[in-house]
Amino acid sequence: MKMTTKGRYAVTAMLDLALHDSDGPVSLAEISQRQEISLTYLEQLFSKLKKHGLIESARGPGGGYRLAHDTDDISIAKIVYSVDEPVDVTRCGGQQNCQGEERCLTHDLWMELNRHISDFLNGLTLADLIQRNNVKQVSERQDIAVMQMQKY
Amino acid sequence: MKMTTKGRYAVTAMLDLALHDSDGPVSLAEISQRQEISLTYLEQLFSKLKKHGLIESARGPGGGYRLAHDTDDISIAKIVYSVDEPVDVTRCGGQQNCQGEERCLTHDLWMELNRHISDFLNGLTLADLIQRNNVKQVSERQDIAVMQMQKY
DNA sequence: ATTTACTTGACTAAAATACTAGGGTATGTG
DNA sequence: CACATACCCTAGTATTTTAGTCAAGTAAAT
Repeated sequence: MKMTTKGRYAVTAMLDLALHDSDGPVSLAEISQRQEISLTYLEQLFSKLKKHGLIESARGPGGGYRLAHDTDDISIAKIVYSVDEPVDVTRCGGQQNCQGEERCLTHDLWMELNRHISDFLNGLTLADLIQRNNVKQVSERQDIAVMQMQKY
Repeated sequence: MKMTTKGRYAVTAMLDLALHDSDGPVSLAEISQRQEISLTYLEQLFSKLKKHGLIESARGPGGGYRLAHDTDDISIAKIVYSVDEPVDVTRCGGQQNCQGEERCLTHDLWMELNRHISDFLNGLTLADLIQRNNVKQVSERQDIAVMQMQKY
């Protein structure tokens, strides 16, 4: 399957957005600072996330991004799919032509693993993550770190 | 995590070995033919599988490989781990230093996914796969195909 | 006007992957 | 013993993917 830093960054950024959504549009510059992800890279990711309808954007000063849906309507799977396209562990992408024109010996095994991972990521939303203690803790640490920086 | 064609090939080859183990040592040439995997690539994979104690080898004419354990003692996880080393979906490899020296926002999420995949692959053995109808079918198809080839 | 911030597309360095090449070495058979 | 079979091992390499940069915009707010 495809579980790259790209997908991980996307989830991290979306979670950051969710955590700060209540204060109005969140700019990529903020997210970049808090999550230590390069601004231009974030632009790439958010372009895809927007194309998939997960977020809305507002231009100009005071602009930024907002979640397009409630946090409990955005699954982690959707986020990963948006930036990494087909999350797939089979060779053929489910085409069943892994050996010549036929299925290979282990075709069904990889399909099953695929489904397993999908189920897990589909069953987990941003709302779920926000509830977690470790997320709250890390988020607070990050907010404080940014405030420290801005003092100087 | 790491779910590459290397790992898939390894599982396929091991399953082939398991299916033909009763006929005495199985040569890589046979497996190469049946599974359409290059011989030299198989050599690489089997070297690692042997190093991890999953198989035994016999040199010389009539030689080949045999399973070192019963099919219900060889999990798919062991096979994948043997050739792909650390199956890991976090950025830091569990080191908790994904952001500076601290955990990143989604550290625990990826750890959890890791564990999920591992549990699935650990709970599945070669013996389980052999029982499956689709595996039996594909295996028969392959055996027939090879016999056809040898006629000419 | 000018600044902020999103938008888009092309481009690239580096790493990982999936192999290939080519030389071994051990072992059974005639 | 010769010799064929089949494992063994180290490099090397082409391709692909990833992660990320650069540059040139456009829209909106003050």
